[in-house]
Amino acid sequence: MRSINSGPKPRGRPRDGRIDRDVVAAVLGVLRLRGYRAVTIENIARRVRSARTSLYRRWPSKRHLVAFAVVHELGTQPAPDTGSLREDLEIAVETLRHAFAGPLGSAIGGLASDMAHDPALARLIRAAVLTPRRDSMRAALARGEARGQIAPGLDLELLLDALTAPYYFRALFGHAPITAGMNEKIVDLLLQAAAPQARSNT
Amino acid sequence: MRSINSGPKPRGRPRDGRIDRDVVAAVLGVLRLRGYRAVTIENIARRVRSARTSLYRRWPSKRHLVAFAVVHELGTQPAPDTGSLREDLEIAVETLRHAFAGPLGSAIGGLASDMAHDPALARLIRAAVLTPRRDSMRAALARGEARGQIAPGLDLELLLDALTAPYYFRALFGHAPITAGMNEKIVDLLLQAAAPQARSNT
DNA sequence: AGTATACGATACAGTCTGTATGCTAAAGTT
DNA sequence: AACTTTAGCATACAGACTGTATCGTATACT
Repeated sequence: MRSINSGPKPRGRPRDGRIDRDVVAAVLGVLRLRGYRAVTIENIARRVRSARTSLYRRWPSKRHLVAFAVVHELGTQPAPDTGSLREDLEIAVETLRHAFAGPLGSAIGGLASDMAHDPALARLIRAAVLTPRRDSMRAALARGEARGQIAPGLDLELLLDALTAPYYFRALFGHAPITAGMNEKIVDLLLQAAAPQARSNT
Repeated sequence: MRSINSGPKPRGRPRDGRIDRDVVAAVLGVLRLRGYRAVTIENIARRVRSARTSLYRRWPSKRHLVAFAVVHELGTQPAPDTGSLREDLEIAVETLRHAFAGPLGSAIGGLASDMAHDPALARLIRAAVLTPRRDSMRAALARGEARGQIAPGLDLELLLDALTAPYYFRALFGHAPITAGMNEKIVDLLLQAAAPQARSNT
């Protein structure tokens, strides 16, 4: 969202970049300290000392504002190509672990809730962060498959879910901590699951 | 929450059971049709034709109300002991799949968001639904371990997360459908992951 | 100078929250 | 039958937030 706008030359008074920067920082700060519910247009406008109308000019509602901030924070962070599938995946999930250690942990619930009401927002968020991340991980899996580390014909979408969903799940429900050691364990678990061995234990 | 209250004899005018029943039905209906945001004390009270104060007498806030309805809908549904680990797990995840096909799919995001603000509510929900479900699945895994189907020393919490989190994840973000066929695949994937074979493919 | 857009301030109607108050209804207790 | 206790209903209220609108001012480009 909010592309670099390399389009036609802008007219009129330009936007105040300070507001955009301050708003993102304020949203992340409020998310971390006071949670999703405390993020309101009103509240954020007060914090950055601008008028509410200036925020409404940029984002049509609170959920778009939060989405914008979260996209900036979480980023796309593709899995790299290190030559080792295990390393590629560990690096990819590490970005998840790191993100949920920050202000995002308390944001995804609210964001997911808003996505349920607003299909356009849901598409936007998926396209901005979920899809690129998954694409890069899927590519890593494909490289691994070519090297014989992954059983052919496996449902890679499900594999991706099993690999990443636990981070979201723990961030959402807090039933177990998100630790650094989790990265190695979850990757190990699913590499074992995906290995092209004797697949049978009924 | 709201135990059967086998305590001391109640005094005064008894609660109107119709309200409790109607409220739960109304909450689930609104969740399904209009999503989490549309669930408000005001709105629900209008629907069941009772006064807002009658609802506040029962639940201190909207989030407790939703939690109550969701707990009733999702239930505890333990994994049974069929003698087959695979079957036990498939039955357990089937209850998840089924639940997220209903009105709960759009509720968990909002609920998780509220849990982030209200630690007491979070504990309550975990204790009422998450923990019993996990306990029963953990027991099933322990039985499987005793039968030699699970590698000893495996992190069972993580295994449980990898097994169940994909349902929540898909319900929340909608990037992939929650299908009936998913049950067999995910159980298969994680039984393979947990199998006590040669655990090494660096 | 003229045009176009942004910013800040203010206002407004609408919705929801939580709390409070009074009145009536329905049960058990004495 | 009177009393006590709690539930339900209606109403009110202050506070917060939402979205929209309007107006004057500021800042860019042409």
